[in-house]
Amino acid sequence: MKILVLDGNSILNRAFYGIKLLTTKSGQYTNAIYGFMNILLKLEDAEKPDEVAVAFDLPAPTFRHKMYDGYKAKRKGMPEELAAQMPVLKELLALLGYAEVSREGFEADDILGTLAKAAKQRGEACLLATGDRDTLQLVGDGVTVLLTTTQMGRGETVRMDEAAVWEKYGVTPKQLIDAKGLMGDASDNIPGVPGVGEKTAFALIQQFGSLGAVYENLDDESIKPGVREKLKVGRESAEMSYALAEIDCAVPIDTAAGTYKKKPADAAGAAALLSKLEMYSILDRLGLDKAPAPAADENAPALPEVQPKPLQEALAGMVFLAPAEGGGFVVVPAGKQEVFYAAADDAALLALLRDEKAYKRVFSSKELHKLALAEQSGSRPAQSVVFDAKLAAYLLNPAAASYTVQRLAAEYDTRPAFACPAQPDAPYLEPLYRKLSEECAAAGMTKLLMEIEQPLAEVLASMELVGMAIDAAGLRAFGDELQAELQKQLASIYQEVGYEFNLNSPKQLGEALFEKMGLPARKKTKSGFSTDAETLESLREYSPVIDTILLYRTYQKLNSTYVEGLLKEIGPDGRIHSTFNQTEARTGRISSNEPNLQNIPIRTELGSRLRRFFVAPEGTLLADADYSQIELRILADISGDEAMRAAFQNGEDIHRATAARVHGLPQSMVTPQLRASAKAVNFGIVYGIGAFSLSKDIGVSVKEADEFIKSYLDSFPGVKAYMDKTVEDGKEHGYVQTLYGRRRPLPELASSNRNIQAVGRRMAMNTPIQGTAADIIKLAMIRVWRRLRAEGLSAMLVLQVHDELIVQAPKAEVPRVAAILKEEMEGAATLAVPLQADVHTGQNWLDAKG
DNA sequence: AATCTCACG
DNA sequence: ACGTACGTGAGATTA
Repeated sequence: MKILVLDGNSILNRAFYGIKLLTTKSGQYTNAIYGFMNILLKLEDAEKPDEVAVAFDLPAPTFRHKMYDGYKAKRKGMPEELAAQMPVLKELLALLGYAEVSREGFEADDILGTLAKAAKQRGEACLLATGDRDTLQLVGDGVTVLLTTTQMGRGETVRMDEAAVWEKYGVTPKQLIDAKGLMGDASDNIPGVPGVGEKTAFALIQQFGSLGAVYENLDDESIKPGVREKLKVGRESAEMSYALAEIDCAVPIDTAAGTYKKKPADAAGAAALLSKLEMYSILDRLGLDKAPAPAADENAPALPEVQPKPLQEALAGMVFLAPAEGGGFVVVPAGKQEVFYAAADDAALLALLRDEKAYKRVFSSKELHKLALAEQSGSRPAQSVVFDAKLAAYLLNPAAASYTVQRLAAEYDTRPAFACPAQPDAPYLEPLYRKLSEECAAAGMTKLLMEIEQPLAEVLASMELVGMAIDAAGLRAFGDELQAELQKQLASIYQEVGYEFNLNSPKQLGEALFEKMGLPARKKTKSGFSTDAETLESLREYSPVIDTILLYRTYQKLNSTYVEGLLKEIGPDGRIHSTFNQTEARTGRISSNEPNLQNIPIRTELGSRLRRFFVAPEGTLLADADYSQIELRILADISGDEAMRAAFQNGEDIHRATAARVHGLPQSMVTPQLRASAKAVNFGIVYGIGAFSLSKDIGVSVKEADEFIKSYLDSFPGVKAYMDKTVEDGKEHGYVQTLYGRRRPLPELASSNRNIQAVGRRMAMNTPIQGTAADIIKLAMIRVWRRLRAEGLSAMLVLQVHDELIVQAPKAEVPRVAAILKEEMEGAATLAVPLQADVHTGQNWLDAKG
């Protein structure tokens, strides 16, 4: 038999401080609960105990604090964000069948001591999990302490048995109490002997064996006179401290064998609570993920069970669709207790998609658009997709890690009218979609959904299908060049360093540079020396090898990520078909993956050569259009800053105009350096600026950077007012929004942690700008895509890179396509300042950048 | 699975 | 006293 006892308070505390603050949509803090559960599950998994008890402090009631909750909230050092998680954790533990143990007037570690003693007496093993080193005194005779630490969300457990304590402290576990009697413990208000610290205390206990023995041998000549005097004076305090430090192992609790066996969990209740807490990974681990949302009351009649049928006949009217279990799709007619199933290549499904009399509410329309568009039928099935629940869920909470019918059904407390064991999502579709639709309307985001996100899904589907043509042979040759160069660099680096190692390992590189070569280490990471480019730059003066290493890094990145990575993704049609994610970025941007085509190098000459291999096939050209300064133009609009507006309205160079205004110079007097730092400040402003980072960016002191920011904000008072207002709004509503009503919740603004709050403020300043830019380019994509179709052109939109659109067009269409791009992008929104898009064309992506 | 590094807007 | 700009995705190493 083996019992595991957790110090609930200690572990919850560690988890709270070790993991960044997390909240659910509704504002419930969850980081400590999350960390606690991770530790608990990990321990159970690793140790397989027969019994588990979770101990909590329970202070004796006093007249002053009649209610425990009142006391708890005020308890020193326990912030509100943590206190609020305690009762929820206890509820969760109870639902999962864990025994909670507490006793008025005793702390959790006393309970640990009591249960450890009982286990010892029975000759059974006992594991004590805590973050508190005081508990180490209990170690021995089958009692092991598992010290938990949570750093950066990552839990580690150190196993402390008698040998480990001996190795670490040089004393036995019991002697830790004696040592503490001497040295005290500030955090526990244990005084100890004034003037005796850790070093002296351990030395004395090691020499004499116990506190009593130290006092019996006070006259021993090995004790220095100064110490002897302090010991004499502090004798009473030492004895009292010993008593305080000793854990009480006689708490009146049930210690009989088998008392803390796990009870059966209330699976439905636990699943519901975990869903509410949005802890899907825990749900997963406990295997509760698939549990259907519970039928709320037991006495409700059992739901009728429905079997899925193959989709055959046409289904006019309102239908609900979603991806099916095991591929394909399920189709549920509105208001009916019927479920149909269709494989993705099923003709009946395509007929349904094409049928404009069937109004489709779907979950993730992009996949359906791809099916329909791939058919080349020329019809526009998209027009009858009236609602996409996944996109709605994303708009309502863009921070979710993923969107599935099951999770959303639990989160939005959806009640099905029937059950369908073979297709468990099916019964939830109709009620869930209705609920999401209502929530969207309530949040004022229906128009955003209907007029931007949903139409965009079809555009993205089309872009994924079309893909981008690649010159595979050219790319391969480029890779060969890189590899040859890499070989040379590697040889030269090994030569210089004096031995061979894995240069791709930051750890081994750090050892080589900072230990073997003895270069000064500047920055550290969690696990060792930092070797990032910035650090290496600063070391260039010490050795020529640094430059070679920097070059090696550049080449290695180009070769592995881009040459090899892209070659792997070329399809049989010679094109790369990236996936565009519409529900990933919290600001409303789209992202691209497998491969990511939104981060192809451009900033260096060598890197930009990669873009030459993104080509237009024979007879076609690429037209590349990018917005000029769209984020600053949006800032000029939403801040209403007169000076910034005027600069754009007059078609001025915004960075030059900024420098002139901030320094009180005519624009003709602005030097390239002044313009460059103004540009950096403009970027910083968009991101929510800090003096430290700006100073690094433009190479001035923090003080100068700070002054620069101040004079910037003086020069553009409208911008200053906007920054203040958006943060205020964010605090008041709990979210910020874009020009088109897209929302981003910002729980960070309510944090009691200054750093987290500062991050929240920057997000509040940046998100409306970045998000509005995302809205506008999405609109532009829809307009361009529709115009190309409407005008019967065969030109195809192939890529979006945040402020840039790329179209592949037959040569004959190029002039018209260029005009359409410019017109539709500039006309996508009407702001207080004009939008400007510049179009270039070329045989490949690099040339088309102009 | 987490960490480090680095590519883009 | 401390940490340090917003938003992404991917490859290699290490635990």
